[in-house]
Amino acid sequence: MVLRMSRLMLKTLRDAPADAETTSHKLLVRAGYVRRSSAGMWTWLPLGKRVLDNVARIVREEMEAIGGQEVLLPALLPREHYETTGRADEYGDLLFRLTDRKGTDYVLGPTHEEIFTQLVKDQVTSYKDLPLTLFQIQTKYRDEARPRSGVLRGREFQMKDAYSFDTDEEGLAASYRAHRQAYIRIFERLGFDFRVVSAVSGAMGGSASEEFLAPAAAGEDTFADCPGCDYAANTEAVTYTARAAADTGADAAEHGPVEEMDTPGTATVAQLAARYGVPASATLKNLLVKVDGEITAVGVPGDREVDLGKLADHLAPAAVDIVTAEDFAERPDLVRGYIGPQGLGIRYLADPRVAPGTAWITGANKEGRHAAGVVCGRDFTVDRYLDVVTVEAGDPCPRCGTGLRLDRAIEIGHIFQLGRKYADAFQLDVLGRDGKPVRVTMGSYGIGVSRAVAALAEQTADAKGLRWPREVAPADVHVVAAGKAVPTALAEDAAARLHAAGLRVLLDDRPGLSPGVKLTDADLIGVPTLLTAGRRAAEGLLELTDRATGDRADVTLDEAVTRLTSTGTAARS
RNA sequence: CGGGGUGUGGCGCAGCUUGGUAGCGCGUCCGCUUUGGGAGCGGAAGGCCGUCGGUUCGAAUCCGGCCACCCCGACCA
Repeated sequence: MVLRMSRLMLKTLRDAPADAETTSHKLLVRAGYVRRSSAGMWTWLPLGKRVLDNVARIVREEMEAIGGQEVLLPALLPREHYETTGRADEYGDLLFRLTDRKGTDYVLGPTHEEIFTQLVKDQVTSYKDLPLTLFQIQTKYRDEARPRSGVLRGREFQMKDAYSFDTDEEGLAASYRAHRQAYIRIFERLGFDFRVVSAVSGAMGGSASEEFLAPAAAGEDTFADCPGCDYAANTEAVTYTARAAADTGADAAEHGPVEEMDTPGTATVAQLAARYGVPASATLKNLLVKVDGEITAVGVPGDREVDLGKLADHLAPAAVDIVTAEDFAERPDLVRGYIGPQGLGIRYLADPRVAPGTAWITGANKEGRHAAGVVCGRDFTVDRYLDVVTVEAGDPCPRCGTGLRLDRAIEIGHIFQLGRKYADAFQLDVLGRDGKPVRVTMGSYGIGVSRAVAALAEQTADAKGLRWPREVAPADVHVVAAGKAVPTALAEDAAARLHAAGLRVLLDDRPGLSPGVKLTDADLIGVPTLLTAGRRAAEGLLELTDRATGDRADVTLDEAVTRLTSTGTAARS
């Protein structure tokens, strides 16, 4: 049917709410697509619901195209499922927890690996039933410490989550590839500018993992992009190879002896570099951490920051904590601000840049003293090299060596080869060809459906408002009655004809509003094509405007119908 | 969780310093006029000023507690 704005629950706002920061947040609220209900919880208004449904429809179509079967699981789940895999603790405060009248503990599902694993365990018993891909489009709950940017990061959100089940690695790899291709088709159809990048799997567990990122200034992720080749990765996943370190060609024999000197009041890298008149990169910074309670030093060049997330990933499942003042009090041999690796009686981890043969200015392990010419391999040894440094723009690409670029992006999809983490936790086996049980191997594949709406808004909006790609727009054409009787009659005719031709029509038939108001609202709402009946309505002419490009043309109604139905959008209802 | 900030009609804001019972713009409703880029005139509705307590003859305003929300960071997919 024709969506009549005279009947539509829609109130556009001239001013964005004061707390809105990002483009998508401001525009989606101003244009009447969403409305905040409480912190991180959003109401989808009629126009917004249409866009959300369009995104979900495209996701569903492409998932079905690779053989995915849609199901719907509860969002409210017994907590014990998440305790079996340890994720109740891993997620911690991120889980919404509640209790029923009998005292049973529940959670609102943040993601559903556990429950799908259980489902398949109940339903599938033979290798003949595999491979299998199940998916759902459902509301997820995560009690984010800080929801932000409107619908981009809510505490309740729509997500498509899919899970693949295979009997062997080749099958998992094939399922993963199929999803990867499906995701590319989905994001292309949605109209995204996106990149597929290497990622780390984090709390999900498993091995191979890639993220689908939509570059946008409002993005919360930083990813590294190589201008020299097609390498791209989440900054957490960028590796710094020893190959680059070896290029220093340093030789211990070229260095003189260690020279200590008094350097009172130089507990920071900046002070130390200034004292010696060298760049911070010539100093060696030694950070102390506790690895499962054992105090361990991590050495990195003074101009670098340790990425504790990377460190924790390398050392997992060991727990990594920052050392406290009490720890220093217990270990007088560790002199805060003056730590050096030479003669230090604790485990020493280091970034590959601290390569054998390189010389450093570092702490002398005595209050107020530093040492220069401390050579790696001669004066101290590294127990283990780990890539733990925060990536910076200009760092070498691990594939081709070109300086990396860093960009902001929104994560819109993430695919994982989980392997057997969840299958092991729930003993998910099927009978194999030989009659013996085979442990199933899984993949997990997510798309943030509601987030995709906001991310698209971020990428496509202009100063006037939203500009939806055709497939997700709330309508194919926005017909505006810009005037009194004659233009209104023509607009009504146009809406009826376009609707009969199979197009989704939004008709601005609101009485008494000036054309200026209607046209400004049309730009804000962002339907891809605008058809205005106004000045030249008496001649039977309408104005056809492309919202994205601004191109305009005066056309007759017949021409308008022809042009609009030839854009390939008429197939949908 | 650490730091900063804000709570006054649907939205944006003023009033608070110097206490006297709430105001502006947009929006909404009625009437008349107007109709190609957020129109004009006239009339009207709508707020126990986040909440609890204190000070005071009197609190939106001063004091204290609590709550909510937002921003930066930490965390997270």
